[in-house]
Amino acid sequence: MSTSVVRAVRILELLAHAEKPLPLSRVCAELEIPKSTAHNILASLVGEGFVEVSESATYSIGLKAFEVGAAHLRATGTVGVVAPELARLTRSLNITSHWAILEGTDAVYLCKEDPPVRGIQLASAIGARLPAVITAVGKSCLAWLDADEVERHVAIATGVDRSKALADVHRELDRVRAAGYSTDDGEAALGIQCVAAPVFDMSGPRGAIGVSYLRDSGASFDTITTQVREAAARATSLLGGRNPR
Amino acid sequence: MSTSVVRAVRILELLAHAEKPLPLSRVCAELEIPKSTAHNILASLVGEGFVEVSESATYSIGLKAFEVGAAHLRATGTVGVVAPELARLTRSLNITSHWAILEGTDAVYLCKEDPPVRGIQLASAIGARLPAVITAVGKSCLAWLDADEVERHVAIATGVDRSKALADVHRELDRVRAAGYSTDDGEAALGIQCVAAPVFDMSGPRGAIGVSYLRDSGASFDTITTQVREAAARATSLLGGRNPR
DNA sequence: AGACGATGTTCACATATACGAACGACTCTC
DNA sequence: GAGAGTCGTTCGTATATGTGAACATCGTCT
Repeated sequence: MSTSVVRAVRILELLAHAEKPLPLSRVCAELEIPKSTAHNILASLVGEGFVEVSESATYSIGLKAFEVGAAHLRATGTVGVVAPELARLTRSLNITSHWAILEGTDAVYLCKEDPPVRGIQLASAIGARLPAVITAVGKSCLAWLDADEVERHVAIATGVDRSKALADVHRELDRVRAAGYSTDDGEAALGIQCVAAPVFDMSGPRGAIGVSYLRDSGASFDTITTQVREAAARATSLLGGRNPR
Repeated sequence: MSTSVVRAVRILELLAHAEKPLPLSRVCAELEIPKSTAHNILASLVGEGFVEVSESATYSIGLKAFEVGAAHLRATGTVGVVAPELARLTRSLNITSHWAILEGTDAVYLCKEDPPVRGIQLASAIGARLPAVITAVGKSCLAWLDADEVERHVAIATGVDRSKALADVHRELDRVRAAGYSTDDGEAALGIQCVAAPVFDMSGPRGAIGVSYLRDSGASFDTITTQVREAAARATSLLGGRNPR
């Protein structure tokens, strides 16, 4: 398999997850690529606009990469029906709402709607990737998977202490299925609570809609869960899906 | 320069701009790449999650590409101050607002806020790329460039009939500078009007904030231009920038 | 049904690419 | 101010990769 292509996308991932622009040496060190090779690949990526290079020779993700990535959302028409529901939720509750899907053992955030208050940026950023088992949206996704699949997810995610964790997770996922919503009480980010409910289309689960808010955020828990469940149900219905329970 | 890397990203761009998933043959035809080579590269991209392949062997942009692309927005901290302004605009006027920057001869849409009405999806999608001279956001960007740079943009964008078009464009950009906002009356998409105003940070222009709406959309033109200009001015001020005029 | 056409996949060879080393630029330290 | 260390860049060659042709597979048409 073409190593240079793999390396190129690995470089893109590295630059994406980095907080700030990275120098060539860092890229080489992290990915164990010889200097000259990394230099060549980066030159190509810069030439195509997928990577931007500052005057001090540090590299960051370029505009073309953004354009290409955005196409993924457009491709799955789902966002067109989910986004308006997020808009309603955020306007009604005045808290951040988002839509995430399950990928591997992680929840990936695809869409976000923030209330128009400047200041606190909540953890869930678009394109962010968090372990599914510690997020409300992740739990809502996991709850509708087969038991053995859940086991696989948890095994990979938690590492050693799996037997106890697995029982806990199963018990929580049972609750999620029964209640129709999942919660995250500060597991992903301290002091931030989340509530999420699953979305389905005709071919099965399509991620989950959720909200994030600070503990003392006004709206009652009942109001929040009700509205989140309603939003997810509306999206599901518009997508031609059906909640199996 | 490493051709395989360049080809890989060209493939990503092709898949991104395609309406639906593309078969291998189409990719080869469009980019003039031999079958086996394209196959190899695509296999690598699929393996890394940057491309998804359906059971019918058609390729589309993958989730990893989305994650990477999203990082571009996070990197430029600008979005954190622009997004709340979009949220306010859309809530106040109940129309779509967006933020775009100039790239080459095009305006690229980075951020969008839709009112919570399902149905009409306006033309400006996130990651979309439109010729700068036919969009309101593009004009607001062009208006603050040097005259010769504008000339270059227009020359490339319009092709042959440049002398007359150039005079028109310069006259319009003069109006934009004087008024502090730009408009698009159905040039980019039929029946859709746009109003935009430029945003600046300490190092210069940082794109433009704009709104899109159908002609019969309620709010008065004055209200719209005023609020768009105020939003852009607030963003500029928060970014530590200054409108040169 | 059979054959044709189009498409995706595999394989061995020519070639473009990855690599190590040497070079040059820059910064920090003493 | 000199030296050493770090970093980015260049260059020539061994090697991994791109390539075309052959093979396999599916769908379509007569």
